[in-house]
Amino acid sequence: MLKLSKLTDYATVILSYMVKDQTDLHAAQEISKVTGIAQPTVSKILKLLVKARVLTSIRGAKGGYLLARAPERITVASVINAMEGPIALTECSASHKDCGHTSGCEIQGRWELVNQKILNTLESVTLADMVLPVKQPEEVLIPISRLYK
Amino acid sequence: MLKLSKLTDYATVILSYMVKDQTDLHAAQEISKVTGIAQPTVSKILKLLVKARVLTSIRGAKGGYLLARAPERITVASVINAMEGPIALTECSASHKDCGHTSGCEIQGRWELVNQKILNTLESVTLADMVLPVKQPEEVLIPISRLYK
DNA sequence: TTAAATAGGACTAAAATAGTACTCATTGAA
DNA sequence: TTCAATGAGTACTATTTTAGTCCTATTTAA
Repeated sequence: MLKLSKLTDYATVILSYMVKDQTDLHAAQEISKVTGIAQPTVSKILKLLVKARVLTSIRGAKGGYLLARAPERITVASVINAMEGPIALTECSASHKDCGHTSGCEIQGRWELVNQKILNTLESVTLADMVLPVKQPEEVLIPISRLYK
Repeated sequence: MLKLSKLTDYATVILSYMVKDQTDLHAAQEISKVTGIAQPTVSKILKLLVKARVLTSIRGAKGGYLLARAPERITVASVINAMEGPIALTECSASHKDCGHTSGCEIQGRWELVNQKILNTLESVTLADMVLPVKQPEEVLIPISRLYK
């Protein structure tokens, strides 16, 4: 199904909430209450996002989390990367170590092509795009020729 | 990691072999020998591909499998779809039933946008592209601006 | 010093995936 | 007409991945 993990989905929910008041510091507990995601899970996600420098954290009492930069500069790719590791469709794309497909691996280079295209797509969409309230019509148009493929 | 399942990867290995002699009928056992993938697994994959009309099967002695159409007309999207079901990044994209993110679901519509873009990408690449022996240089170029995002 | 936070890691449970096995249906050829 | 080769369909088991929780340490404001 080529799907994102639940945690990545949660991450966007959390981030979109944080976009709304970017200047405020948000504690994990507060975010948990607002989003309805269990607090330990929220913490786990926030920690991963800090590690990937999508968020900045402030420790100690009255501490919390902040966006590390403007929403326009946080790509969907970086969020997915933070939660799930490198974006790679196949094992071979991620690393060539212990690649056992002796006879099949000729084709593997080709996944790189698809992988790169998807990566470009994910890097072209930012958090700011994700929270826009209205869809831009042109974005969802599909070339009619696709329907006959 | 946004990855494809192993079976999908195997499927492309199998299909790329079949592209090489498209007119020949290939038995599951033969394919297993050539690719090194265990025979029951090969059968499982072939059955799924037939069900999705990517392959055509001929039953009985001297039976086997054939590509259902020219490699140019078999998209990567259709292969992924055959192996993993509908391409949808989030549960919500796949179906809106039992969507529990009451407060978070405003953002969910936005995944549709990303999802559609990825779908377009996967539909623009065919099996024929996957087996091309040489990389087209322009395909792997990245706009330099990406590096500073 | 204490309370409220984050950091980091370990652990458990649940879900998805991979892989196997078994039985039935079809077909070509002896 | 029977047998052997082959695909169809389904159910099951094992493995791996993911989700979710918990515990302990560290930091900092009051």
